[in-house]
Amino acid sequence: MITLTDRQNMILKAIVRDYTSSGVPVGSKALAAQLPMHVSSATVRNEMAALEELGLIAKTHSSSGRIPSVKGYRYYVDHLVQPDPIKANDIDIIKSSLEGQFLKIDEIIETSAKILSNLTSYTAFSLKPEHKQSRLSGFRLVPLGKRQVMAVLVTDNGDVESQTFNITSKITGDQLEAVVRLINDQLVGKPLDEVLTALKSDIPMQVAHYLQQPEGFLKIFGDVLTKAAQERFYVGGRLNLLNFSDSNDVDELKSLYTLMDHSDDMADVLGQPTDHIQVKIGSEMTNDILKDYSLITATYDAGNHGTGVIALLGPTRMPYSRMIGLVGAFRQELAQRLIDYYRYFDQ
Amino acid sequence: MITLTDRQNMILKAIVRDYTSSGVPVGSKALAAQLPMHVSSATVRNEMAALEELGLIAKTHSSSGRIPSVKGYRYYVDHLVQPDPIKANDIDIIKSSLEGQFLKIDEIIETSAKILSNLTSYTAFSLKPEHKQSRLSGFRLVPLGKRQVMAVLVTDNGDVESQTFNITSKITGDQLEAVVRLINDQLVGKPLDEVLTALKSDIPMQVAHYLQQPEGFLKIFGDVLTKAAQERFYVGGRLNLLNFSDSNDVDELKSLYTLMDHSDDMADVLGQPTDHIQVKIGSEMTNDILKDYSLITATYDAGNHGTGVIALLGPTRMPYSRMIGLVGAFRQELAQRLIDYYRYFDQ
DNA sequence: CTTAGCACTTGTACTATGGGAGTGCTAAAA
DNA sequence: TTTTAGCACTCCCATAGTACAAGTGCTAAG
Repeated sequence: MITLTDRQNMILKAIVRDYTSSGVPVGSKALAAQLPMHVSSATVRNEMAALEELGLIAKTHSSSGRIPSVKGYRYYVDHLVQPDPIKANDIDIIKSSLEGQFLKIDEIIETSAKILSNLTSYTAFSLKPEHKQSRLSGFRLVPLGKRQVMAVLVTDNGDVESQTFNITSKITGDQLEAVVRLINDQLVGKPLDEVLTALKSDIPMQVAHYLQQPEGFLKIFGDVLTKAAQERFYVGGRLNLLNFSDSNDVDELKSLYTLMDHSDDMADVLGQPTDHIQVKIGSEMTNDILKDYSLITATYDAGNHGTGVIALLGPTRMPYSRMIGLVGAFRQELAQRLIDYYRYFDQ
Repeated sequence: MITLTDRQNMILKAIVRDYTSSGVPVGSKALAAQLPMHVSSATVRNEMAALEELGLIAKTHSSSGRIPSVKGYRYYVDHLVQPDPIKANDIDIIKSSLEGQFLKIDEIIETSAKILSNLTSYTAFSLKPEHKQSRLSGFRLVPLGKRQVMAVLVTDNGDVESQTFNITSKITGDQLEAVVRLINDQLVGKPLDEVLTALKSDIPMQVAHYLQQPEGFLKIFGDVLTKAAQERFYVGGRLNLLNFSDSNDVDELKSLYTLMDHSDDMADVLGQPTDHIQVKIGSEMTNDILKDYSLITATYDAGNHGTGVIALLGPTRMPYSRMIGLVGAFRQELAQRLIDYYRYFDQ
């Protein structure tokens, strides 16, 4: 456990603030000038040497100013940062963007990611509120004319997944109905992952009683099921990555985008945030690709409809006070909005 | 109409080939060495001066080698290029990627864009075969438990669009059924754009007979309808743009990506290709953003199921002979695959 | 413990400098 | 008339050198 003197705290804080806003290593002279008490640059230099010794700041070359290290950011975020109060203007934007009469909760969550990315010029993620584990609450096949059928799967928290497919003429409506009844009798009420394992073991045999070639149907059912089982998240401002990845390394950018498209990996990155607001800095994240980025995650509470997550991905060198303030305000607005939403639709 | 001597043709061809493969302006000496007949560099210089006079090639600075101009590429593509015969390896990749047992035609079209982008390291587009104008062939509302309803719209060429929404408790099943019947009675068989205009004029009044607050329903119906009316195209290898846009201009990249996400603008760019294979070079395209890019579009024939489009977007400086060869081979493979597909499902 | 002073280090911006690649032009050769 | 050798000239580019600004660590005095 690191403990610093008051003056050291002030210096570290000033370094982080300066560097995150200017991007240039900060030197002792500039630092001395902006500190509230009167100290000489030499004194500041001594303190800086101490902070460097502790691993909180670092030099880019032997005679450069200092930049915060990951450890330094960590200490700053844990002990020093005061979230900026949100600008009245920003709160207006949030409120007005959320207030439209959305018909689906997914739309609210999706626009959330967009607003957040617009306000910050970073990349934002949003996950809708979710009970731990959703269960299958219904499956049906809707015939759509000659040979087309739509498979629709509903879960107990209202998620709907669907997919259309063509059937060969050999299959009759009766057969399909029998299969649907089978699925519903056996699997409704079960958690989705159990359904998935059932689909790999005994279900195929049973389906084979009714269909000669069950593979096609089983593939569709499996597809829809995995789609529903996946945690769906929305991404806003993907293109903003181009702004703040100062490296011109194309490959790095590519792997970042690929990462964002893999919901499994991304769920991994977001983790399961327990706190209200959580900050992960650079190498603290498991994924190596993100070593120059920081992630602010926050949960938001949707009453008895569970807890969702919003997240913000930006450069390690980000103005944490502003961003934390913004995310904090946003999660409250969103929670409020969802309560309204559910009040309306729960009747 | 420009006419060149044989030797000038050879020189222009060599310049394009050299420059597209190396990216470096080509000089008279290197050129003289590789021409089949014996000429001195001085002669080549004279010829180059003539080609420059005609606007077919240009210098990057007063004493540099030459690069082809847009006009030069145009001439090359129109008169000189010989499509490369496709590599046996590539044709294997195409065949095997297309041969899986797809259940929906969209999957074939989507993978097409992927294969094409993989083979070329460029960005590829694919549009599915389409009759000029699709018509509404059915609309229905499928109840999914308590308050959720799924709106499903089917067109006469088999496209399906759906969307779920929540209804307030005030609406009864009977009311919904009446609305569905209304829609089907009045609008089935009409082209989608007529349906859209109807939706803006007399339909709302009629729907109001059955629902107190028709706005929600009308929005959903409109959404699903516009989704169906839009030409859907697939994009493969979006990230490849990062490779070959040598400019580090982030804004340019952003507008490119934004362009690709707007299906209207993109349909504009793709145009309505009439030829089998068509090449648009740099500033020949209407859209200014694409001035450093070239687009190869090709139609593919799906028998009596209409004609689709595939396209390839790469840098102006691309190896046209290889790309044209590849696109040509691909469109044939795809057409063949679709004939198989339809034979199977049309029964 | 703080500070002034100073020698030292490093990045950056600017300025030669020379070589290489390529051109256009001229005059002679084919 | 066409081709070619020769040559002066232009421009890019990589390299080295220089000066300067910003900043550091250390020492010795306050």
